Amino acid sequence: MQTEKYMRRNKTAIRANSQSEAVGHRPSTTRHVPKERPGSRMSEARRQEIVRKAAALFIEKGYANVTIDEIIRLVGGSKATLYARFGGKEGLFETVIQQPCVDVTHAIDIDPAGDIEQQLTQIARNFLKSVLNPNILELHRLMVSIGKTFPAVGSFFYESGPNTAYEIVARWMAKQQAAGKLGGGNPRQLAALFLDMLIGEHQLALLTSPRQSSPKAVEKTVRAAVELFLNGAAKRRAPRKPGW
Amino acid sequence: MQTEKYMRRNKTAIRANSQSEAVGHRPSTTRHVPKERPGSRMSEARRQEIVRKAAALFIEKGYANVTIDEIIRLVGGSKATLYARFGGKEGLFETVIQQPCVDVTHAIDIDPAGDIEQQLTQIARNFLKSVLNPNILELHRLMVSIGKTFPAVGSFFYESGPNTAYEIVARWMAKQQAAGKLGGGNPRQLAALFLDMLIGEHQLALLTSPRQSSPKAVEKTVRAAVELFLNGAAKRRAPRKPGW
DNA sequence: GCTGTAATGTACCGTACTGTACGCCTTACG
DNA sequence: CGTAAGGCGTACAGTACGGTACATTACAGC
Repeated sequence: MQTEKYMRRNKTAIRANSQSEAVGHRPSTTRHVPKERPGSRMSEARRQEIVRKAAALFIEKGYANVTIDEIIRLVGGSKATLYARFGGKEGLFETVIQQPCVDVTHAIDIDPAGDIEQQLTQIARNFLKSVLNPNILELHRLMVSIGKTFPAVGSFFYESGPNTAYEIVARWMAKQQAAGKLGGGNPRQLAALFLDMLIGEHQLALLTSPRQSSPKAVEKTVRAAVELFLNGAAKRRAPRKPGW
Repeated sequence: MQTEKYMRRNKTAIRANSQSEAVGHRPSTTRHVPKERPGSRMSEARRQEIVRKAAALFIEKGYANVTIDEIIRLVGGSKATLYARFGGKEGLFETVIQQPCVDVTHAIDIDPAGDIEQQLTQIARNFLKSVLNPNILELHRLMVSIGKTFPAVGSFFYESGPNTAYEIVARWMAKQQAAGKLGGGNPRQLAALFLDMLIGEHQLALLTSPRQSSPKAVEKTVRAAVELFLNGAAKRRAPRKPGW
C-alpha cells in the first residue's frame, strides 16, 4: 500500500513554470538529442547505476521508508537532476522498479532432464530456490505493499514475474501432455496449481514473520507436491464427473 | 513494510520520563486496576469501538498512511487519551490489529456434508470466498507490508489466520484418512498443498493489481484443484519411491 | 578557448506528522 | 452535592520530508 504521505500537497504554486516548456525560443531545427532523454549528457551507464541502486534501496526498505535524500546520498549527484530526469519520487519508483521485475523470471527458465518426476522435481526446486530468495521475497513484499497505490507497477510485476513463471511451466506441461506423459487439463491451470502448491505456505510464513525458511520443510513440500501432482494429473483413471 | 517514517526521532528529549515508571510514589498497595488499563473510566464497549474502527482504518489505508489525527477524527475523543491508553501509534497498531487477525478464521470453520468430493468442494469454495473477500485481502496486504517492521504482529497473524486454516483442514484430512477415504501422507502437509493451490494465483493477482476476481476463474480453480487433489491423494496407486 | 547546456551542491520553503501540554468538562463516588 | 480523576479538545513543539531555486561547476560542439 502506502500512498505517499504528502501526496495531496499543492506543489508550491506553479511559479512561472520555468522548465523547458513555454520558453519560446525553441528553434525549428531538430534539437539533435544525441542519444537519450530530453536533454542529456547522462551516460546510459550512469542511468543504469541510478536505477539499480535506487531499486535496491526501495526493495530493501519499502517505498515510504526511502527518502529522496537517501537515494541521493547513495547514488551521488543532485536532487535537481534526479527530479529533472525521473520526475519526483513516484516517477523514479515507477521507472526504477521495472528492472527487478523483469529479472525475476530469468532463474526459473531452465531445461530439466530425466524422467518426468525428476524433471518436475528440478522445476520445483529451482522455482522455490528462486522465489524464496530474500531479494525476491522483499520485492514480492514491496509489490504487495504498493499494489493499491501503484497499480501499474503491480500489474507489470504480476505479468513479468509470477504470470511469466506460470506460462513457462505451462509450456512444459503442454509438452508433457503432447508426449502422453500427462493427462489432460488446461496446462496453464495445472502450472498455476503446481507452483502455488509449492510456494504458498513458505512464502507467506517468510513474509509475515522473520523466521527463516527451513530447507528441510521446503524439500518435504517439493516431494509431497510432486507426488500429489503426478498422481493427480497423470493419465486420468476415469473422467470422474458424477454430478456437476 | 513501512517502518514509520519518524521512527528514529528522538522522542523530544526524555523530559523527566513522566510516564508511570520511575515516578517514585508507586504505593505497595495493588494499584487496584478496576478492569482495564492504568486508570480507566472507559467502558469496554468504548474500547471495542476504538479498536474496531482504528483497525478498519489501518487495514484500509496501511500503517504509514493513517495518522493519529485521522483516527481521532474517526473514533472521537482526544489524542491524549489515546496515547495514555495505547501508548502511541505503534502500540495502538499492535493492540488493535489482533482482533481482525482472530476474526479471519471464523468463516472457514464449517462442517461440510455429502461425499468426499462434495465436501472438499464446499471447503474450497468457502475458503476462497473468505480469503478473496476484499477486507481479508487488505488485511493480508497489510500483514505482508508490516511483516518486517512488526514481526510480532506478523507472526500472530500467521498463526491465527493462515496456520489455523491449515490446521482446520488438516483435521478434516485426517478424518478422511481414518475413514479410509483418502490415502496416506501428512494431513497438515496435504491441507497446505490443497489450500495453497486454491488461493495462490487469485490472491496474488488481486493484491498486485486492482483487477477484480472473476468468479468464473475461481470456480475453475476450485474444480481443477479438487480433481487434482482427489486423484492425487486418494489411495496411492503405488508407494512410488524410485530413487530418493 | 568560448559558449550554451546539463549536472551538481545546497539552502530553503511549505507541509504534515507524532507526541506533549494544558485548561475545561464529565462522571463516579463519598 | 462536592471533589478528584480521567476524558476531551486543541494548541504547540519538534522534526522530517518532498520538492524547488539558484549559484556553481563540468562538458560538448564550434
